[in-house]
Amino acid sequence: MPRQGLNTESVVKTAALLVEENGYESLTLHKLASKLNIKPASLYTHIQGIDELYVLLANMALNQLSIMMLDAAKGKKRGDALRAVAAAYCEYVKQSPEMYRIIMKIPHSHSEDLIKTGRAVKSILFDVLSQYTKEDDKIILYSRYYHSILHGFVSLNQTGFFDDAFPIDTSLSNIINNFIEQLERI
Amino acid sequence: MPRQGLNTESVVKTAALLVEENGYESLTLHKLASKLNIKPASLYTHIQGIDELYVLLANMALNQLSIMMLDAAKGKKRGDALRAVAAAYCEYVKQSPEMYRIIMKIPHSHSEDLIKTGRAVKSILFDVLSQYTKEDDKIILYSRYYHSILHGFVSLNQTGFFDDAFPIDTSLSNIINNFIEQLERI
DNA sequence: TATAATATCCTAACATTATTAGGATGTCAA
DNA sequence: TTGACATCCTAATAATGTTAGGATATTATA
Repeated sequence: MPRQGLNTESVVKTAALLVEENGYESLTLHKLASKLNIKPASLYTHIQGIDELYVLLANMALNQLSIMMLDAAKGKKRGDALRAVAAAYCEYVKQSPEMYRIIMKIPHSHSEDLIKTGRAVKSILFDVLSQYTKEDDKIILYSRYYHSILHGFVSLNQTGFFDDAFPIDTSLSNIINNFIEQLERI
Repeated sequence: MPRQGLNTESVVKTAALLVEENGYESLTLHKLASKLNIKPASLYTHIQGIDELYVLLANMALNQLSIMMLDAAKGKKRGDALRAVAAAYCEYVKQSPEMYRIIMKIPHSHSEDLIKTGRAVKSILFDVLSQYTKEDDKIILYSRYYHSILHGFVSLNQTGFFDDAFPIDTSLSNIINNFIEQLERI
C-alpha cells in the first residue's frame, strides 16, 4: 500500500469535485474513497465522518465565495462595488452551484469555523455598505437587505422559481440598480 | 393485519410531522412506517420511493405557504398587502422550518405539480405587485425582487448568517418598508 | 351470497451506506 | 536500527432504501 500525500484538505477538495460533478446528494464515502484510490474506512484517518465532511465543504465553499466577493469589491466605490460583488456572487453560484447549496444546507451553529467564515462574508458587505452611512444599525440593516437580495435571487433561480421567459440576468441587474438608487437617497 | 385508511396523502402528512419533529435529514422510511404502524416495504403501496416522497412534501409545503400568502393578501392594498404577505411568509417558516427547507431542496424540474404550485405562488405575488404598475415586465421584476427579499432573508436567518445582536424581525420590517417606499416612486 | 379481482400489507432478501475494531505496513525520529 | 506513529487495510455491523413474491382483507361481480 503506497502512501499518498493525503490530508484533510486534499480529501475535502476531492469531495468538492465529486459534489460539483454529480450533485451533493449523491456524494458517498465510497465514491470519494474510490477517487482517492483508498478504501472508505481509510477516510476516517482524515475526516471524522460524512457529517464533518459536509461542514468542511460548507466552510470551503463559503470561503471561496468570500474571496471572490472581496476581490470584486476591492478598490471599488459604492454602486460599483455593489454591482461587482453581485456579479461575483452570481459567478460563484454559476461556477459551483452544488457547493453553494451546501453553504445553505449546513447551519452555522454546527461549526465555529463556519461562524467565522460567515463573519468574513458579513464583514465584506459591511465595508461596502459603510460607504453609504456611518450608522452601524443602518449598515447592518442594508447589509442584510443586500445579502437577502443576492441569496434569495440565486437560490430561487436555482430551485426553478423563475421562468426563463423573462431574462434572469437582466432581472438581477435591475434589482441591484434599484437597490443602489435607494441607497443613494439615504 | 387490519387495514387502515392509508393513502398517499395521509402518508405524506405523517411524513411532514416527522420532518418537523426531527429535521428532514433524519426522515427515514423505517421511522415513517413505524409511525403508521406498517412495515417499510408497505409504504411502496402509497409512494414510489423516498425521492417521490420528498417531491410530495415539497409540493405540500409550497401549497401551504401559498395558501397563507393568499389569505394574507386578500382584501389588502399595496403596502398593506406586501407587509401582510411578508408576515405570513415568516409565519410559515417559523411554524414549519423544515418543510420550508424542503421547498428549496427540490428543483421544480423534478415535478409538474411543483411547477404548478410554484406558479400559484408567483401568481399571488404578481397580483399584489400589479397594484403598482400595469407593465408586466415591471410586475415580474418587482415580484422577483420581493420574493428574493423574503426568501433570502428567512433562509439566511435559518442558516445562521444573522447575528442575534441586531433584532431580526425589526430588520425584515424595515427592509419591507424600504421596498414599499421604493415601489411608491414608480 | 359466493366468488373473482384487486388492494393492502407482509416476510425475506439484497445492495448501498456509514461506521468501528483491530491489524498490517509504511514513515520518521531518536 | 529500532521504536513510535501515521496511514491504510480487512472484516464486520447497523441502518437504509428497495424489490420480489406471498398472504389476507376488501370490493366488485356473477
